[in-house]
Amino acid sequence: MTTRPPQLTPTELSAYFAFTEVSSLLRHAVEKQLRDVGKLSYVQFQLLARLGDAPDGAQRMTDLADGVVYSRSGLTYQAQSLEERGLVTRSPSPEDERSTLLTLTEEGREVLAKVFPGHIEAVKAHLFASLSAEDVEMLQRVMTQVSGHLRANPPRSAAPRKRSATRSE
Amino acid sequence: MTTRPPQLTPTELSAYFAFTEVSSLLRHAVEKQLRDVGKLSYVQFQLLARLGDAPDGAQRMTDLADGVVYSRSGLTYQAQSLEERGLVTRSPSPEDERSTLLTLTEEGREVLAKVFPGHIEAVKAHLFASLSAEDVEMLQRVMTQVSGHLRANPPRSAAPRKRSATRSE
DNA sequence: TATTGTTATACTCTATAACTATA
DNA sequence: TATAGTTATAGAGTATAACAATA
Repeated sequence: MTTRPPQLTPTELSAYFAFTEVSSLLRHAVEKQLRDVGKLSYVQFQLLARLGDAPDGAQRMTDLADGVVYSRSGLTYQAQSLEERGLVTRSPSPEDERSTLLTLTEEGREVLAKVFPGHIEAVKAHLFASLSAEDVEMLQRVMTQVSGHLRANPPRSAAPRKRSATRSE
Repeated sequence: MTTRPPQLTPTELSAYFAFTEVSSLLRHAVEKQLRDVGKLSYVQFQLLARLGDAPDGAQRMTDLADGVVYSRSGLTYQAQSLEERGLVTRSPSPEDERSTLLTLTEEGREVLAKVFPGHIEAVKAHLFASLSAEDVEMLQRVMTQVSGHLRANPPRSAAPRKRSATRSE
């Protein structure tokens, strides 16, 4: 047997292209809004937003890294940057001296609050503006389905591992 | 009247979160696959793919920049990089001496071909694996609707310009 | 004068590896 | 020994502004 090339149906292809285009435009718009209004990168916004949702406005570095898919060092970098701006504080966890607790400051909350309205408007304008309530519901259902599936079955890699012909290094 | 905060319905919020999560995971997976298999960044892949679709495997810098949302200099940077790797050539346009024509080389086509199967598998695994044919159709319809709307009504910015109260600088 | 593209430059972000400290 | 986080460092990518060449 030869290498069978995987295929997408025309509908899948069309869905993929449109999906990619929308997500790219949405992302761009959101990033611009965050930078213009709050001088925040998207990642920084995500970090602040997570802290804002957390019980005491605090989370451990590791837990944040898990959520935002970052390397430890990358998170340290952002945490430093946010701390210098006074949006978060870093303190050792009382429970585990190894851990660092990132805590949202009052100023951090203000920036978050300042940025939120425009964020939502960007989402509306780029995602929901042209959709009916039924469309939104379907989108919600389908995307929730996909995200649930991804959480349950995280694809290990793009290509299912072959005979070990492709060693990663 | 006070500043009315824009809102998302619970369904919209859920749809937005799931959409963001999926697009982020998909993007990550695709980027990893492109880098592992073809040593290409996502942007570079987009550029090659566009050239691959173009009539003679060639496009003007400006047209590429328009499509990939880049600054001119950023495109120059990528074009140089791709040229050094022998995946594209740069030549002045015969029609307009100001323009530079980017042309896909044979090697560029090979890289594109080498990368494609895994790319498609990543899309299947991260977007379509858990969806029924009907789901895919709905997704296609909804996303096409959104992208069409965005093309027709490109939102100027996140927030619709107010009375000019918020000057950008 | 307007357009096309390049260069110089500076900055942000990300990742790897080596390291320290605590469990 | 394993885990949490930091540091040093290097590299990719992006944007702005000044510039040169052509239309």
